[in-house]
Amino acid sequence: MMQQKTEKENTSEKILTTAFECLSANGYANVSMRNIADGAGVALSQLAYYYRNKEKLFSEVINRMMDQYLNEIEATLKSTVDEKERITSLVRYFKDLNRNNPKLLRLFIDFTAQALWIPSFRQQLDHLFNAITEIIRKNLSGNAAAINKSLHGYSDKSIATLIFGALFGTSIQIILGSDQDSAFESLNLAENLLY
Amino acid sequence: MMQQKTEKENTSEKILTTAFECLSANGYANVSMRNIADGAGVALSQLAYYYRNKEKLFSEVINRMMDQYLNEIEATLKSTVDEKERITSLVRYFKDLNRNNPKLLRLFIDFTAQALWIPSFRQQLDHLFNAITEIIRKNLSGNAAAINKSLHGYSDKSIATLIFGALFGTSIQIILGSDQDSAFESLNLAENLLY
DNA sequence: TATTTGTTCGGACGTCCGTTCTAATTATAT
DNA sequence: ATATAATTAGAACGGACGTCCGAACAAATA
Repeated sequence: MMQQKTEKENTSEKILTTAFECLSANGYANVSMRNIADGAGVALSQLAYYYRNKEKLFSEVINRMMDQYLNEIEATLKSTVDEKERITSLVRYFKDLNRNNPKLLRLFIDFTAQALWIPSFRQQLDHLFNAITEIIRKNLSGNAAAINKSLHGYSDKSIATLIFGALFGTSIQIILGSDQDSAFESLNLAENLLY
Repeated sequence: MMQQKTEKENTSEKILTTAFECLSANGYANVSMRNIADGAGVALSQLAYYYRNKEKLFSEVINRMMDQYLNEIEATLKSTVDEKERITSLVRYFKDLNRNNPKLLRLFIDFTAQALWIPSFRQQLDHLFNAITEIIRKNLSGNAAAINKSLHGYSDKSIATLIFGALFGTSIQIILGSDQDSAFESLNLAENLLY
C-alpha cells in the first residue's frame, strides 16, 4: 500500500538525517547506533535493517552529502558565464560553506580522519578528492595559463590539487582556530589571488 | 638513587614512545590503554599512574611532537641565510615530512579531527596553528612584498595562514589520495610559486 | 633494622558498544 | 480468510573500554 511504502521511506530517511545531525555534532567515534536510533525515534534494530552496520550508515550519509554538494558546485560554476570568474565563484562557494554550513565541514574533516584507518572510507574520500580537483581543473582556463607563464612543467591537475588543498587546509584552520575572522581573511586573499 | 630514577624515566618514556607508535598507526579512537600497556610491556595501571588518563596521555604525545618539530623548523629556517629562500626551505621541510615521516602527519591529522570534539585538544591544536603561522609570517620578507604588489589590505598573518593551509591541505591529499606522486607534485609547485 | 616513600602489578567494577536473535505485528497476495 | 512475506520492537550477547583499588615490591631515609 502507498501508506506503508512512504512510512518505510520516512523511517530510513529519518535515520539518515538523524545520523547526519549526530555525526556532524559529535563525530563518528562519539556517536553510537543507540544515539541515532533514539534521535530518530526508531528501534535500534532498524538501523541494521536498513543500513547493515555503523560503517555503511556513515558511508551512506557521506554519499548523500557528496552527491548534493558536488552537484551544487557544478551548478554554481555553470551559472558563471565569465570563464575567468569560475574559480573565483568556487572560492566563494567555499566561503559560504565556512560561514553557513560548518556542520558539513566538520563532518568532512571527521570523515577525512576516519579515512586514515578505515579502507572503505579512504576509497570514498579519494573519490571525493578526485571529483573536486577534476572540477577545479576543468575550470582553470585563464588561471593555469597565468601560472604557466612563469612556471613550466606543472600539470593542470597539480594546480587544481594545490588550490583545493589551500581551500581545505584554510577551512580547517577557520573551523578549529580561535580567531576565525582572521583566518577567514585568507579565503578572501585566495579569491583575489586566483582572479 | 640514580638507578631508580632512570628506571622510572624509562617506564614513563617507554609508555610515551609506545603511545606514539600505536596512535600514529591506528588513531586515537582505535587505540586502547591496554594496547599501549601491552606494547610497552608494563601494567595497565602504570598508564594512569604517569599520565592520569587517555586524553592526557595523547596530549603529552602531541606536546612532545610539537616541541620537537617546531624547533626543527626554526633551526632549519635560521640556517637558511638567504631570506628569500626561507619560505622555500619551509616547503621543503613539509615535503620531507610527507616523504619520510608520514606517521607524524597521520598523527597530526587524526589529532586535528579529535580537536573538533575535545576542547583541550582544540586549544592545543590552536596553539600549534598559531606557532606555525607565526613562524611563516616572520619569514615572509620578500614574498609578502610580492603579493602586496598586486593586492593590498591583506595582513602578513592572512598570507601565512593561507600558505600553511595550502601545505596542510595538500599533505592530507598526499597521505590519503590514491596517486600520491601526482599530489606530491603540488608541493613542488608550491615551492616554485613561493620563490 | 625499621619506617616511610615512591613504583609496579594484577584484577575487578560498572558502563557502553555494535551486532544478532526471536517473537510480534503489519501488509500483500492467494 | 488464510498463508506468505515484510517490517518492527525489544531484549540479550559477548566483548572492549577507561578507570580505580589494594596489595606487593623496591628504594631511600633515619
